Amino acid sequence: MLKTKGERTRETILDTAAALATQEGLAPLSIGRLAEASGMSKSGLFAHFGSKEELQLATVDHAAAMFVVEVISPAREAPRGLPRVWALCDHMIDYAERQVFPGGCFFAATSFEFNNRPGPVRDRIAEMIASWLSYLEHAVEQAQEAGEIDASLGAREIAFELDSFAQGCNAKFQLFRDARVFDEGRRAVRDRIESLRPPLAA
Amino acid sequence: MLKTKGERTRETILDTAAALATQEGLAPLSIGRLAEASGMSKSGLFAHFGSKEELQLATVDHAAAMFVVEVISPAREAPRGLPRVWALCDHMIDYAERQVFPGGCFFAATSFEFNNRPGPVRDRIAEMIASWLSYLEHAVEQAQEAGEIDASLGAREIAFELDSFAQGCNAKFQLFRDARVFDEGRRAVRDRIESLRPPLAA
DNA sequence: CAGAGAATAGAACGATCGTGCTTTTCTGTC
DNA sequence: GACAGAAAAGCACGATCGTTCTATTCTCTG
Repeated sequence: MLKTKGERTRETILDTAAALATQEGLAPLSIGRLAEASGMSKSGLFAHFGSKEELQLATVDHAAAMFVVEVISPAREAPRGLPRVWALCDHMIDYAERQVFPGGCFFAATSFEFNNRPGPVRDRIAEMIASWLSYLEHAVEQAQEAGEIDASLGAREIAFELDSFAQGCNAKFQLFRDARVFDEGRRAVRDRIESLRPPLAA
Repeated sequence: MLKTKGERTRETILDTAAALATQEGLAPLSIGRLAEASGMSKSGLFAHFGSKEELQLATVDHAAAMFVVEVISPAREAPRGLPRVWALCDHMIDYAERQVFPGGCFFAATSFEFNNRPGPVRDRIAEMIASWLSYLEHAVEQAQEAGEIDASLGAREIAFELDSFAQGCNAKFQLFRDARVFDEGRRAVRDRIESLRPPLAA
């Protein structure tokens, strides 16, 4: 549990900020709007961060921590190799489907927003996504080393494909609100993993 | 060629607007900012559209027309069936790689922005993406009917996978600026199409 | 080349933006 | 339970937002 009152309200603010950012955007999310949604005054809220950019950075960090809790950590409980690769993708899709953030994956939404806006916020978002991709790639490598996935195709390429499916169904759901896309995504991931099983050299 | 002066400047404005929208966003793109980038006065530019929403709608339509010219039309020259499926995906990736819009695919960028903002702008964007997906799906169907692609998997699912690869490399490039992702995307598309060839039942 | 109408510019509006400064209210410690 | 410091609110600022109204400049036709 959190010590001081300040830390507690800060956490509440960041919860609201991360949720609102996926719906209305992180950049256009104004201090006034966030204060209203948090039931605080503009200046009271502002004092917690000192600047809008600091608020954005804190929001990204908060969302990253949530992503770890919702996707990375649970997948770490699956055994190394193919099961963990599957678990990572499956939890990623679950996280989009359960709408942990009301506007879908936080990093999918904000990365498009900050793509072309150089600065620390963009860097922080890119860093987080890079670490997700490299973690997925690492899991694929382990599966290849265990002989569960064909090693003729690079782990990076495989991670790209699997992530594309997860991103694809998140994006498609946000646009068309048809929940079938999540199973479509899971099927695509499963089929692709299955097709990468090495020939049974008994 | 365009008749009146008004139509010509309007076109120039929309070119600038579509380009800026992929970099700075369509929603936060202000009239003043766009006027400055177009070398016009705020009110002079504004008079062409009457409201910001009309400007946004016109920008979406303009970008849609460009997408047709850059992606759909050239692919229509490929013969029906598998070659056209490939051409659609390849031109889509090309269009991202050539940076027809400086911030990558216009519809990838704006769809995330307007995902959760109900209104005519969101609807227009969703409509355009839906028509792209259905065109791609239709091309897959034709390839299936010609016996060039296995018909055991739905055309909708196949179109989803192929589009995900194209979207995936656009997004990854915008974030990391590593041009290798485009070939990665093309390889993923090609591999997937290849894997869908029906068993040679001679 | 004149005159009508389109195209653009200028100035101003109320609202909201991010941010500073000052004041009030609340929290946790002795 | 008083008191110091943290937390929150109030208020004001210059800037920019979308939009309106009016005035000026340009374009094309007769």
